[in-house]
Amino acid sequence: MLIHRLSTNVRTAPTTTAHLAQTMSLLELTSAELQQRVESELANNPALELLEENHCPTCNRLLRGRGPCPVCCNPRSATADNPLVYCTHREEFFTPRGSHAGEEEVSAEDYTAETTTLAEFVLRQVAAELPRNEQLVAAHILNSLDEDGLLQTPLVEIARYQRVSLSVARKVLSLIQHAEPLGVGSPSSQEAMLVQLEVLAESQAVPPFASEAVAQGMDLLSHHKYGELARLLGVSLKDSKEIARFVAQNLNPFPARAHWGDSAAHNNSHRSGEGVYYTPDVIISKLMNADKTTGSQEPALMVEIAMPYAGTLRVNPMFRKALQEAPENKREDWMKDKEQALLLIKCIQQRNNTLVRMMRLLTILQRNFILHGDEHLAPLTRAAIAEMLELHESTISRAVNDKAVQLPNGHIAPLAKFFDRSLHIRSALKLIVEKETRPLSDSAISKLLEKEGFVVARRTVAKYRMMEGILPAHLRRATAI
DNA sequence: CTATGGCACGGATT
DNA sequence: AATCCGTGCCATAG
Repeated sequence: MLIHRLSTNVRTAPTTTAHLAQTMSLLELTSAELQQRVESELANNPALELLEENHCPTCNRLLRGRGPCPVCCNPRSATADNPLVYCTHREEFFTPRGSHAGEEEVSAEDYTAETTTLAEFVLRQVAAELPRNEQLVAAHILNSLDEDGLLQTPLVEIARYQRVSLSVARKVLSLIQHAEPLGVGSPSSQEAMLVQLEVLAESQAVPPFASEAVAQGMDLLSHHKYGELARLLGVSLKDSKEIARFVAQNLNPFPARAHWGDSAAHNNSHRSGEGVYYTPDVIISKLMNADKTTGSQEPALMVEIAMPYAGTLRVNPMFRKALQEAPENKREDWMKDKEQALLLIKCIQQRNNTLVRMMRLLTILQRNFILHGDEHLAPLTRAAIAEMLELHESTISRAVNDKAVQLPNGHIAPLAKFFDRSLHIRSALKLIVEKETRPLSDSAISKLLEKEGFVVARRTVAKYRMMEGILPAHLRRATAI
């Protein structure tokens, strides 16, 4: 079927080994990183120029105005089992060239682009406001964080080691806690959530007594003992539940655990607000209209792959001309520049081509997941995709890793989620727990899952439960309605 | 005694 | 070759 057409698609074969190497390295870049790459190349290589005139990044056709290519992006061409996949430029996701807005605010791209560790990411935010010796304290704190972003080491110990007073250490810590992700470095989940509440309160309405609830009634809260909580705070049961809902939805007890895709309300605008660490590289949306044949039945999907620049990259014709009459001593360098520019252009095209092919296949295979949610994710390996596309598995890995995709429901998720082997089981598990009338033990859950066709060991249920942040049975409480 | 979490091993995946 | 993941075994808490 369609798969055949995919694999026999146009494939610009790599010509040189240099080409191959660069294609690979471009493929693993997120669109934000590609933007940096292209900008630096534009700045350093006189042969390369960015033409305002717009060619479609997918099919290379010359476009008249702005906006996506009318051919590649023709909604009519899409059907339920043939998604529309193309590359396009989306202003809102990229910072305009040249304007580096403020030094102190480290933008979301930097997190993915340059640093890999949480410690570095946070340190950058706070370093500017601290004198040298206090930077060391900050670094020490940040390096002592556990994987949830909480500080297990007593602060006194760090203060003593760094030979600063406890109050100074406290000051530094406070600064860290107020950096993104909010609450990092707190000694406990509880305190992290308090910080988050405090900051949240500045921009939006927070239910009264929420902080008291976190501060004093945390265990009541986590055990769903709303009645007792209400009594403790002196509020109505309804308010108590409202607080619980708010806390569950807006606060994150583990600051380091990036909350991909939950609470979709506030996605855009990378300025603080809430921790949105990633801008999507791929956007998938539903095409409701233009489906007269199948009626309202099955919406077609549209997949946009974000291109970081508008316009067309090409070798500057002036440069070409100049090269003809280049002085002897410069000629070789200029030739090199030209080659490199051509190479970059070609590689970007190939990158696009690969991404388009891969995304088309992925949206076909994971259609149900995209439209209907986690429990419909089909188990899939990168290797399988590689085989279908006749690419090396490492190519798929590179294309997938570190990229983010926005789903039709507005959630932003890592592209790697498409390859999660256990997500559907985990969400089945979540459903079971939600529906349970009485806390079920892990082995009981294991048996229930088996009835649904998922054979998982009891031990594994425990792990999934942890991943989903579900408490063990004896700490759970029947969710009364 | 039952339920759960820690450690570590082996096979699959990348 | 390195990493991730499911699982079994054992210690510990309730």
